[in-house]
Amino acid sequence: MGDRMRTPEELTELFRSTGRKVTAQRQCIFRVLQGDVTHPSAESVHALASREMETISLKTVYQTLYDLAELGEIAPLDVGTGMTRFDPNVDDPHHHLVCRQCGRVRDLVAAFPELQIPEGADLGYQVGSAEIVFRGLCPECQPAARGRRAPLKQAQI
Amino acid sequence: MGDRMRTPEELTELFRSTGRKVTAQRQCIFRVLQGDVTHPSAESVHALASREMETISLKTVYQTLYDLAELGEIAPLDVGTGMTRFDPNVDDPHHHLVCRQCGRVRDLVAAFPELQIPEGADLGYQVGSAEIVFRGLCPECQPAARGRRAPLKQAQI
DNA sequence: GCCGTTATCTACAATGATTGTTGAAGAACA
DNA sequence: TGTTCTTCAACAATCATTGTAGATAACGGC
Repeated sequence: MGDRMRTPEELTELFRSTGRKVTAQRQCIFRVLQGDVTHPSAESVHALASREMETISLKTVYQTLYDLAELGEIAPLDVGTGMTRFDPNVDDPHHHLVCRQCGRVRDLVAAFPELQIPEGADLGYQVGSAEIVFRGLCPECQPAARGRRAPLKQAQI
Repeated sequence: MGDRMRTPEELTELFRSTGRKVTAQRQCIFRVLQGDVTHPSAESVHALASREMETISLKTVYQTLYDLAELGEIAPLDVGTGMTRFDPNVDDPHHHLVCRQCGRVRDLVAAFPELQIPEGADLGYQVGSAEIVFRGLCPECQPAARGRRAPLKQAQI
């Protein structure tokens, strides 16, 4: 299903119908986000948007990203890379793969219903959700050994 | 086992044996960390240390925390609360419980060996580890209803 | 105990990501 | 087209964190 974001046209409609104004800057940002699967930071959205609109300000990008987040179209995400990433996939329940080397973030679309907290280990917390960050090396950052598919040692999780 | 940190005496010994000097500031920080299970930030370690040593600087706290991290005595941790937390438990494999409301962080000591990534979902990443952040309400932040133990709806993970 | 070497200290300035402010410019709608 | 209300760009400000520098203190040898 919601593999990718809504189209710029749908977002335009959504913005208007929620009393937000649709500007050239915003449409440019919609276009940039469209089809992006890299979980970009505000900074990198700004870099891409700047290629089309020289003068677009970083503040505008932040503003629009948080508008989209408010509307539930993207989700801010902190995976410990020093800046907030924005995840355009809000429909599928999923977790994240983060490259230790280059910081690349990808979705890992899978549910883990078997993830039960052992009796008494929850310390009284009323747990509502869990986010799993899998860390490793993305295909681009892996050493030359091409044949290998599995890690040398089973990860201890 | 390693439920809590080494004692200030042990850390003093460790610092000396690795060529680091042991100052009153550092011993003060060792004492503050001792027995702390709240995963404090540098800021809060500094606040506590300041009660004993008026003039201790935040820089010194950061410095010492990262020295301890280098020695493997504590682990820096980013759970999305805006600042780095420090986890004194580096021996038990464990994950984290984070309170949505107050940000309190506690250890959830459990391994999840059954957490297998479905075939093909890893997008070619060579996964080495996984960190799970369970989010919910800590006992102090839970609404009055005392009897209730489980969330109303099973969390979708 | 005293000295010299060398690490560490505090104070302060700088960074990087993000947010606040303000007057000017633009979108929506009559 | 004019009016109104939002959003814009260009700042300045914030927050956590890191860099710099000269003063100070710890440690090992005398």
